[in-house]
Amino acid sequence: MTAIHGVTDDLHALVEGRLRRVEQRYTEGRRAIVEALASAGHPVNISDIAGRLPDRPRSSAYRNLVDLQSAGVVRRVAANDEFARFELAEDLTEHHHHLLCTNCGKVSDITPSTAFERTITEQLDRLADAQGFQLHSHRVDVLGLCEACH
Amino acid sequence: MTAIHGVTDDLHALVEGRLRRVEQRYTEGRRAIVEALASAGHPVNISDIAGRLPDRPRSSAYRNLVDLQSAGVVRRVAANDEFARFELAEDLTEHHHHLLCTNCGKVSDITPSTAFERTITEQLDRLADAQGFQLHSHRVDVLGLCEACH
DNA sequence: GGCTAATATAAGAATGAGTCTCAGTCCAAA
DNA sequence: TTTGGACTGAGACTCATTCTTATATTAGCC
Repeated sequence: MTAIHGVTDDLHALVEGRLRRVEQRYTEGRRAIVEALASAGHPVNISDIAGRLPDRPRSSAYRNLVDLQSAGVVRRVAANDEFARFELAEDLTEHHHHLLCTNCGKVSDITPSTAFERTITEQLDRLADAQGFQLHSHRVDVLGLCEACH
Repeated sequence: MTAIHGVTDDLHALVEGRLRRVEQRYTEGRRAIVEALASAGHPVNISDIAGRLPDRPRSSAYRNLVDLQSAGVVRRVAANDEFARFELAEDLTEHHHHLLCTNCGKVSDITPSTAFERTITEQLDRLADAQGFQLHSHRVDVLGLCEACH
């Protein structure tokens, strides 16, 4: 995996493949959104995206985001406010969790150690099992104040 | 703490005290919402609340929820969909996390062991610190399918 | 009891994020 | 070069949530 943050040809090739798998094209608009998400390096809301792509209508951005989600390229992130955020799918970047600033709403990434992940996964497996819940994934959010807000 | 799930006089007394602290009254409408949240036993969205309180307008429910939040009685929970959920504040119930069904949207509670919480807190403290982030709290969500959906 | 000021309410209008529609454009394959 | 499906911009639309306003309730005081 060479594409972590920043836009590489590898990333675009991967995205194109995933879109093709569901018979979708990798158009300019979709490419622009993938680049916006990759260069942001953290989950962004629709205003951020619109700001980065001022010449593209929001309705197209929303539509593209939905398409990219169905293709497994983009993930919708629920923050602590009412606004949806979007980021590249974890298997295009890496497994991570989020810091949510309760003051300005900023969302940034944290990457936990594998030991931490192992502990968490085992424990959650057990808890979910006890309630007949079929676990697919988990998310961990840290709430507090980002560097700029304290 | 005697009020875990289910509506007790203790709970109402606590809520009344918190409202009084911010110069708000514990009216019938607010009491009805507290009872709805307590008897649900898991985070509910506004439709659930409206269903449980069919004679009260939604605008009042929303207003009451805001007031109860400022009084520290209610917490807003972000699920994985677009709809806000509400539950009683953790210090009126107990520290817990959530199972989110990605099919029907149902949110239920899980209570982790104290050992699990200690591990998580330590690890997150370290990660947040490394980014100059001031940690206040954390949340852990398990995504998957609830018993009814698989 | 009745008075008053502050607080709360119902009803519905307004707001705004997100979705849908539609008419037209682009693209790939034959 | 035609045809069908995918895609787009523009704007109307939906619906959760918030705001407004006029009325009702309450606590405290006489």
